[in-house]
Formats: sequence, C-alpha cells, structure tokens
Amino acid sequence: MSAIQKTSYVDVKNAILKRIHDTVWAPGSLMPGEVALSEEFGCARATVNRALRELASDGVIERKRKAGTRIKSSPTRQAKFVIPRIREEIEATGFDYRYALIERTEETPPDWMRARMGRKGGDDVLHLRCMHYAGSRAFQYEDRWINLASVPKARVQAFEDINPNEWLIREVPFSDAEVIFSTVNADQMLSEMLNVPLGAALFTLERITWFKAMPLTYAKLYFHAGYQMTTRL
Amino acid sequence: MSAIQKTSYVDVKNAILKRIHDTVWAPGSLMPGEVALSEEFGCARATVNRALRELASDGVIERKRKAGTRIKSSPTRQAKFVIPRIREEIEATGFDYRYALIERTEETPPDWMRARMGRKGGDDVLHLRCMHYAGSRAFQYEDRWINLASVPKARVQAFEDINPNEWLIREVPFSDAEVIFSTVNADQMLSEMLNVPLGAALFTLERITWFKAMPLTYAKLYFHAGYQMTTRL
DNA sequence: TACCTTATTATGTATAGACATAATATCTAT
DNA sequence: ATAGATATTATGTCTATACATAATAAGGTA
Repeated sequence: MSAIQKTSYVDVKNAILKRIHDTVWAPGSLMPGEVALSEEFGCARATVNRALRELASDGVIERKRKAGTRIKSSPTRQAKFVIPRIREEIEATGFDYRYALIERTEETPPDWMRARMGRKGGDDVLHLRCMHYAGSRAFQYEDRWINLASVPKARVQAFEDINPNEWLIREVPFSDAEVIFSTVNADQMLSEMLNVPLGAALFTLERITWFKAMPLTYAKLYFHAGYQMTTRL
Repeated sequence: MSAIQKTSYVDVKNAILKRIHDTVWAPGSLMPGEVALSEEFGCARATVNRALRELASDGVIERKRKAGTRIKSSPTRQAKFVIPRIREEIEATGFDYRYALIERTEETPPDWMRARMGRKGGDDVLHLRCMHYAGSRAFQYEDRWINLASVPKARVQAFEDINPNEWLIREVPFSDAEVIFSTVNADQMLSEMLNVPLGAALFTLERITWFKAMPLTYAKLYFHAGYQMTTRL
C-alpha cells in the first residue's frame, strides 16, 4: 500500500532536536558531520544540510566551515516580532486610522541624536512631531527626524496628508535598521498628547534606519498606555 | 583569471527585492513563476526556489502552490529579538549573576491565570517569586507559575539554588510559547524589590509555554528601570 | 621557535532531473 | 445550472554530483 517514505528534512530536524534535548549530543559539543548524518538517516547530504541550516537559523546549533557543527550551549531562543504599519494595526481592530502633523521644522541635529545615528549626522535634519489616532482615541505619538543630506526629497514634502513612515517606505530604500524597545514615564507633553495620567508607563519603540552606513531617519514612537506586543515561537 | 560567476541565490534575492521596491512588480500582484525566473536569471530552479523561500520567510512575498507567488501588499517587517537567558545576559556585562528565591507556594491558579493558560489549568500550580541580581543591583523580579499536572517533577524541586527558567529548560521540553512585551508602573512591592521609585515605568515580559496544548508554565518578568531590548533587521 | 606555505576537511552553494502535493481550472454527467 | 471527477500547474522537496570557500592542521624553512 504505502510506498517507502523518503526521509524529509523535517524528519531530520526533529530527530536532531530530540537528540539534543535527550543530551545524546551534549551542549557545546561537536555533532557528526553532514556526510555521516546523511548516511545514518539514509538520505542525501542536501537534505541534512537544509535541516541543519534551519536549525542554525533557529539558534539551536552553530556551524563553521571546517570546524563542524556544534550544539549551542545556550540555545538563544529568539522571538520574531512583526512590526506592523500603524495604519494596518489600527484598521485591523476595526477603528478608523487618523494621522495629524503637529510640527514640522528644519533643525541641526541635537548631540544625542548625532551620537545615535553615527558621525554622518552633521547636516540638517527635518524634525516632525505627529500623532496617530485609532478612531477618537490617541494611539501613538511619533517623534521623527529625517536626515536631509540622505533624503533631500523630504524637504519639499509637507507630511500633512501622509505619515512619515508610509512616505519613507514608498520613497526611500534602506539596507539596515535597528529597533529598540523600552519604556518611559509619561511627561507633561506625552500625558496631554496620549491622554494618559502624568507618569503613566508607556511602551516606546525607537528605530534607526540606514542605507549602506548612511543614516536616513530616526524615529521614537510612544504608544498609548496598555499597549503590548505579542508573538509566538 | 576570473571564471564566469554563477548567479547565486543571494543575487536573485537582491534582484527581486530591487524590483519590488521599484514597483516593477506591484504590491499584491503575481510575480513570474520559478521556471520563468530561473530562465531569466540563467540559473537552476532550485536557486530561484531558495531565494523565494527566504523572501517568503522574511515576509516580503507570499507563496501558494499552484496559485503562484505574489508580492505582499503590506510587507510585514519583522524583527528577531533574542530572548537571552538572564544569567548570560548579566554575565555578558561583566557582573556576577545572583539568584534568590523569595517565596514558594502551591496554590490553585487564580482565574486570570487560568484564562491565560487555557482550560487545562484546573490543577494545582507551583507559585514561585524570585529575584535576579547583577552584582549588587536588582535586575529582574520574576513571578512564575508552574503547572504541576504537566510538570510533576517541580513539586520536589526546591528552586533555592537554581532558577526556574534554567531548571525548566533542562528538564521539560516545550513545543510552543507565547511572548508578550508590555509595561507597568512599579507598585509598592516592585519598587522595593527593584529599588526604583514608586510608579517607575518598568519593562515586562510575559511568557506562556505549552507542550502540545498542555500548558506548562507562565512567567511574568519585571525588569529594572531603564532596561531595553535591541535588535537589528 | 616563529612564520609561512600547503594540504585537508566540513560546510556552503549550484545544477539537472525527478516526483509529490495542493490548489485551481476544466470537463462531464446528471 | 450544478456537483463531482479529472487534468493542469506552480510550488515543495529529494537526489546525486560538482565545485567553492573558510578554517584548521600539517609540514617545511629561516
């Protein structure tokens, strides 16, 4: 009835995960090479390779050419967080998304920002302060700086009808980004903007974006009180 | 001197990303199939396949058998956060890691917890309250519940010399986990434990872990003031 | 001993060909 | 027209083979 089942890369993955958990292969130790494993499991080396490649990207093992593959002594469990576009995040909950520009100025970047973005931040930056609403409720306050040396087109953009993020995604490609989650107590300005008590704990997301070592933009997003980010692993 | 360079899956990836950004292929639209692309790029279908597979796992495109591959209309940028083991996180900064158990009780789970962990939470749980220190500084307060129905071994474990996380990782395999980042204002207890002012904004990480629909453990971790999580994409 | 050159080796990637599978499109009998 | 069987098709995966590359080990020379 059933033909012989070929061993899939998923099977190999599971078999290896089981051995790691049963400490057949101890943490930190070297495990057999791809050729040995492919013989043992009765499959092609490419199959083992894919299994190991995925395990490595999952953070379970570490691979080095010639040196071989070893079990990570501290399996760095990693969580993938989807950073949603705010319009979709809000519209997904059934509310209308509304955006408002509060202030738009051209400045020379403050020192702390220059430090964050690297030495290339010597030029003028466009500073935008804006709000994002879900229906009638304040959802997020955004503090945005755009490097005018690397994004000159921003100088002639009003940002009154489109939010900086959507505009940037459409207009400017980026190569690297850094994301920082942290918290802050609401100060006077934030408490008024987000309609929360003074001192409320707010979730913040900072994002710095580069294109090949050239800083493009820095944003700090302050979420409404009670905001949370969820993921499964 | 230099032989003809074969087109790598990285090249294909980049070429496709460029086209998506230049809206050669509009968001939501169908892009050419693997065979067509492999002919165009002059490489094997497997090469294109790997490029597309990775782009899909990066959240740039969506693939379905027979239906084809289409550009995601909202490219869900995702950030991979490494959730470090606290001992390593602390020792990496040069401080000594110290752990202290504050309280260990067996309880019936409160309603809010039962709701979080699913219906299987009807049994007894082990409730642990503990602290993690970096040198002499309070680093993290941990509120941990362990489902004794699914982890009976925990009943005979004192948790005085080993922290719950390290013990669980070693003893209990899990299949699924949910992670939630949020914030909270320090209450009286937290302000004393973490040595922060009353009301300070604290970063919190909740984690629920299952093994095949069976809830194993729920933990809520409260970090010291100023804690932040960083990642690059 | 210190330093440079040269194997050696495990992983990394590319390829052509084959079959599997899921989802859609088409055809057929009622 | 409609429900069910059948064909078609794009992706998904496995195989065997080949060559590339990085890192280590081994060997030889000053």
